[in-house]
Amino acid sequence: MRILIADSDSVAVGHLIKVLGKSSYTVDHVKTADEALNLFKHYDYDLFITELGLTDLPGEELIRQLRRSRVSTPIMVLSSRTDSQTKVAAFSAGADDYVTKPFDISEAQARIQALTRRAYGISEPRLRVGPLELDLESRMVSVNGHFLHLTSKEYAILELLLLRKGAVLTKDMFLNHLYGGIDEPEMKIIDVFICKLRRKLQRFGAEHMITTVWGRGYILQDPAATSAASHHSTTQSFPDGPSAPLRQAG
Amino acid sequence: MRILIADSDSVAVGHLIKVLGKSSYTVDHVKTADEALNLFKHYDYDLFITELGLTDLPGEELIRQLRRSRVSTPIMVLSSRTDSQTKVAAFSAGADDYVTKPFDISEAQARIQALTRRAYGISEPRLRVGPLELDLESRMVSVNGHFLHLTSKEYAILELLLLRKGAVLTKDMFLNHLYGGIDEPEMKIIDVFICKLRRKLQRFGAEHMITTVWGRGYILQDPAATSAASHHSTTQSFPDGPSAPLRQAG
DNA sequence: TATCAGCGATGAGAATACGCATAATTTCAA
DNA sequence: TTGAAATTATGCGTATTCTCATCGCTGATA
Repeated sequence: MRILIADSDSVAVGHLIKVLGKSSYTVDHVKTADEALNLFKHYDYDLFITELGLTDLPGEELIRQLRRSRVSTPIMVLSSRTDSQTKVAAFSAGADDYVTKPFDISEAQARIQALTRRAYGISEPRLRVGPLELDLESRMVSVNGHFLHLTSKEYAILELLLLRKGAVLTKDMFLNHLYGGIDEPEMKIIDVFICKLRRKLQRFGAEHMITTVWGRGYILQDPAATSAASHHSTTQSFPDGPSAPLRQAG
Repeated sequence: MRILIADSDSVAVGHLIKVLGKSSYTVDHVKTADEALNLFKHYDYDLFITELGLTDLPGEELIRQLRRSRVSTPIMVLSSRTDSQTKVAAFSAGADDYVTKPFDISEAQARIQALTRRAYGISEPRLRVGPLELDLESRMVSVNGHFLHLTSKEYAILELLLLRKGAVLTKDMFLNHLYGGIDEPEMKIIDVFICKLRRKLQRFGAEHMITTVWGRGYILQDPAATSAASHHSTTQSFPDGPSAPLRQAG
């Protein structure tokens, strides 16, 4: 599995390259669009990751050129811009995914896996936590083998939870993930969707997976995995000292 | 990892740039808001550090403009102003952190790391001292394998203690860490939280970890380790030499 | 040892965040 | 245009956390 990265900042992508290397990807790294185009003339890649702000050519122009010369390699854009205008431009130029900087390594990894999965098949394209399974590509979600029907917002929330499982996600993060910073509704909506998600998960026996971290946000965990570590009546994830357990809807 | 600094006083930031450069950050430095905006049009940065008193545009206006154009890069403000009004204005414009000049280099470094940490990925986000373990991302804390349920303020205090383990932390530092100089309550609150923390730690056998340094503040230590090595006390915080007593609540 | 400032502990009221039902609005297909 | 589904907004009861006042105690200093 071969990846080409075009990014002028070698330090930032250094870690990404390191991580990908460990996942048995072969990574080439260039700093200019020119070099990237050149390499594409001679080699095939399974994925192309690029920033938009390359010095010699606007990122979307590079993408357009690649697509014009019939390069079908999936393209992932790395950028600090979150405006939908830029995103749309990137997508319409031919990008397949768009990740905002600074990015979370494991989230990027998951997305990369989703984009490269086709080429060699066998790798795991799915995100799993306990009985929960989510397919990034087909956007299907199942719990204990039962497929759930989720609305787009519900899916988007669950996707972020899975992409960054084990991390506390603030409502801000959800808003940003769901709306990309444009026409954002009230924050209160997030807990409405969380509530609906919880109920749907519960229907098929996946309880206590989304935990509230009071004053911060929400976190996704496999209750079976975490309760093993702690014994007595402690709650799934934040067993309490004195008394009160973490509140879990249900 | 790429940082853009906008500051008209090149001497002041010169040192910072030097230090950051050694930490393998790539640093660009401009002196006007105009230049900064221009660079943001063409490049992606992982962090933007700016003073408020730029000549051509009020700092917060610059921040607002960046945010309006959907730049999601974390923004750290450097300013000599300490009034909460200015701070609030900066934050509401879209800043992520606020450091007052003159600043402590290592503190600035820590904050910068915190702001850019996410992109560095999986590099050991856990802090440990003796039986205590803290995960910065999931905000989970465990003692001897038992997970604790901490409130957000309790967690914030423990986090600072662990981030700077072995150093005496004054109540001022805690206040600053918890409230960032905005709407700070009475200082007395800190020892209320310390008290609650100690009790929760004690419940699972972690006693004597938070030690009172009378008249100065608190320090986190592994009691098992310190009994042998209680004389590395040359740190900035023990001007009294060997006689300085440490008291432990119980 | 007397004195005083700093610290530990507690509990109650205030402030805040959350869960969820429900209502209003938007979207979209027929 | 109409109706159903999805999305967004609102409101309220409740859970949780924060803050403060207070009191008794501890350690520093002379």
